[in-house]
Amino acid sequence: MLGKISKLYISSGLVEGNIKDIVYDYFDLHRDYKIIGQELAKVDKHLKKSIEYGKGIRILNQDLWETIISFIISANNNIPRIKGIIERLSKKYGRPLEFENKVYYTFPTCEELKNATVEDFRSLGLGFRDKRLYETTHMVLSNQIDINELYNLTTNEAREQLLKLSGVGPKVADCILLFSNLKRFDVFPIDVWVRRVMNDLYIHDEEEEKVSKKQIEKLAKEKFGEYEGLAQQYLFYWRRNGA
DNA sequence: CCCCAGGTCGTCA
DNA sequence: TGACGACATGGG
Repeated sequence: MLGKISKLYISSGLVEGNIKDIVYDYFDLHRDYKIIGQELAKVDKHLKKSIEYGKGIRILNQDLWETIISFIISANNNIPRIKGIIERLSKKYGRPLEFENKVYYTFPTCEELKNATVEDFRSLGLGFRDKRLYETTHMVLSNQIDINELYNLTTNEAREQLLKLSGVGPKVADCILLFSNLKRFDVFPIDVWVRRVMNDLYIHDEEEEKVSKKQIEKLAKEKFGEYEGLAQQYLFYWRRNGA
């Protein structure tokens, strides 16, 4: 509930740059979620309720490469296992950092993954995602796709590029666009929870699984407009963790 | 032993 | 385009 906090104390190890700037950027503290929330709340009572429930939510400015890999790993997977895989990946290929007598590991860069084989990834428990991770790593290393160029593209152009990466389909691409520091709010990632809440609230189809993605996307764009991505987060969080 | 998990990929109408 | 099974792994 960051929204309630008026003072935030941060204890940090060695960082490059101004720690306050870094924290402000990472937690997206420059953006006024209150104002945006007030606008979104006007859409209808459902969204209003979900916004109240999710008070304090921030969409983090996460590193683009880390977000790409993390969401490739997320495919058909569960959160505890995703966490475990990322931890093992970082411990094996990342850089150790000591802070208050504890050792942490940075998320590996694509250069740090250069010599890892498909089998190496398999042994970390990636399952069938091993090949996807390997291929995407080398597509980026070989500059087949310049992920730093994505910042200069429109949302649809950036999505088109992301879809070329192995293991990146429509859902993962939209998650990358929204949850990385690409920070595009004009996307609406659809998973089972989002499909569920959208059907419950607006579509009321007997067979929820049959509701097309296209229909949900169109509806979201019409209702929530340029901040549909934020609306998605409130609705997702509310349906997943709330009533 | 079965089912599922923050989907994607390849294949076949 | 759209539908459908396969794909590793671990927990319930």
